Amino acid sequence: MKLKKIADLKLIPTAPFDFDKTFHKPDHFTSGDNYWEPGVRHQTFILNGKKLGVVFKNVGTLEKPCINELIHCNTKLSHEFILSFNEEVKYRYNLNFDLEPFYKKFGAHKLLGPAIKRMYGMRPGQPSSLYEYLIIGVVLQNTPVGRSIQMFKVLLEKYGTPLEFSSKRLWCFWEPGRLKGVSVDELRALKVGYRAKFIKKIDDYFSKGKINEEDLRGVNKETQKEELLKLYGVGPATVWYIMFDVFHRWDTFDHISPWEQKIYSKLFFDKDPENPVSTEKLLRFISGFAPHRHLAIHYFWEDLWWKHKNGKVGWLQGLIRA
DNA sequence: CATCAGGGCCCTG
DNA sequence: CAGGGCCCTGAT
Repeated sequence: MKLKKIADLKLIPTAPFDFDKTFHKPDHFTSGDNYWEPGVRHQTFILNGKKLGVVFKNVGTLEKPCINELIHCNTKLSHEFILSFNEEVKYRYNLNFDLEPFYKKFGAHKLLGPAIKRMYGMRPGQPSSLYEYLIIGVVLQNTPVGRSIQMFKVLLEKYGTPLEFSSKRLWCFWEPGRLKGVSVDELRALKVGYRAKFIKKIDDYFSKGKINEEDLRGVNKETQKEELLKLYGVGPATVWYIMFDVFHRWDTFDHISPWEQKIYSKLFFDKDPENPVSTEKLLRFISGFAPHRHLAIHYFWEDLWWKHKNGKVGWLQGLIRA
């Protein structure tokens, strides 16, 4: 599907703002739906049935941030639609985030301070809706990353739509309900294994209106967790990702998965990943970052992955199994 | 060749 | 609450 440029806009994030560290997270595995190079992010979106190809360009500085946003579509878009899309972009990438209280409290912290310095101006951010994130969460489960990438790619290319815009060809996610006529066996044939049932049920749950992202954003964190755990195939690890990335619970941190346990052990206690510190002890340590627990971990984590991307973290390689 | 664990979760006892 | 089973793959 070929798209044409519909809108050329400016977005002004709060300062300080680091474009690349916000729009590119080296540990996020999704591919095929986005393209990043320094200063530019291409990203597909689907919102209210409109398939969009969006280019974000950095045209500002750390202290005077400005983003040029080019929206491409194959139909006209109303003014109201563009406004609501922009609200969604601001939400998903936290463009109005106030980093000041966090920096003030932890800028001089022995371990976190240096990470904050290196990642100065980064905020949490990711492009997916709750439905999309759940599908991503499911393909992440119990498998090496390489296979997650493979499963995601196959799903996207089977049920998504390729969009051509700004001389790129990127896949756009499908909408909830798309899998209504698709059988579990058909999904299994895509080699997603036992996750086929999870994916099918999640799609079904959404298309029946049993869960609504907008409503869930407005309720307390206990209810959010409860509602997520009702979904077949969603457990504590998947909920942990979603509470932060989708519901922006910056302080919620009550679960550590085994592979993360190894990494935190090395990072915080310089312990051999094969002989890791107990999760209880790690959680106690992390609670020292209240009221910004997960945000603090995000800073450590992304700092580590950016270093790794630049080839400076040997011990991490063995733990990733890409 | 066989075996095993990997960025979990469900179900059973 | 502990532990087995689950899809598939690549490493050993």
